[in-house]
Amino acid sequence: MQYKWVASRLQELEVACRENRLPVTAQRRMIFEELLARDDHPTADQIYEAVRTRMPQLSRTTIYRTLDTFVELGVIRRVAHAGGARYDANTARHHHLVCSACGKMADVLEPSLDQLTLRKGKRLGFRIDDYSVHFTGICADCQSHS
Amino acid sequence: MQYKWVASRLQELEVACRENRLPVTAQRRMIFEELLARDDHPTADQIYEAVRTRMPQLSRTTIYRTLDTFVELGVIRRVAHAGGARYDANTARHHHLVCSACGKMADVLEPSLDQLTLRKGKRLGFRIDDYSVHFTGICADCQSHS
DNA sequence: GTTCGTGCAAACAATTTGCATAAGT
DNA sequence: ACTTATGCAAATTGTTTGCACGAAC
Repeated sequence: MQYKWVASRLQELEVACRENRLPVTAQRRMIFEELLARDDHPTADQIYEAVRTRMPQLSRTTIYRTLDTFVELGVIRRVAHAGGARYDANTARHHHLVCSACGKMADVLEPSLDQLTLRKGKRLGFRIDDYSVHFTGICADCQSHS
Repeated sequence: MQYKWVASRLQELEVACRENRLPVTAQRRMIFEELLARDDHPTADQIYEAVRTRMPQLSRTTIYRTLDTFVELGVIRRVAHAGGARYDANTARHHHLVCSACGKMADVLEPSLDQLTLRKGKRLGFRIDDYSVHFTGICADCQSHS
């Protein structure tokens, strides 16, 4: 089940690459798999450290370029975070909890938040593509360690 | 009216400084005024460029340290943005429109979004302090320049 | 007078770029 | 074969730190 989901997401990547005439390289596959395997919204560097163990010659440069490419292709998202860019393989609408002490970020699935709308008069001419609710607070770990 | 508001916010800064035994310096006042005067959620560097015209000897270091201090004091907020930290003098609950092309950020005042709640079961042990809705899309300028 | 802030220069970290080589189609 | 990606090193940008001097309380 998780297995099938990973396979289908990988296929999604291959299709997106082929449609844009981009080669499906080992690095791309590996970076994408790493992102699929985790839900902690890693930084570019965290992905680098993780993937490097399996592919030691891999360079940081490739991580940065590949993540940009994936965002362009729409197969992952770059998510705004006070401490720098984070990446998320979950492209469906969802929301986030962010710990203001340690920066930890967790997903929130809350369907009641998935249909919010902004009145036209408030849009300032923006063409809105998506939205997400950022809850900020202190995570369980940081509450106990204080 | 705007004038009164600026005055009262400046007073808020002075009170916060005194309560924490921090001197109210000319730089602090000037950086705070600059932030009060704009609603475009500038980066540290944008504030530096703006304030520097009136106070040429001011250093970047001071900007960074002062902004950190203000966030600590709770008189401004650091807001998450894909392209790095942004600062906002508006500490009341409000929401944002973000242009994914140019990074522009604008405030959204939409009272209907100010009372959202997250069910306890979804909170993962976080103590939630606040939240804000991030709408992402393409701003009017970027739509026309394409 | 004492404490804390500020400016400078240097350190550091994160991200980007140019170019030769390697891999995917 | 052709095109695009990759790795390396260097450049660039954003941010932090140590220290001597100056300003606010």
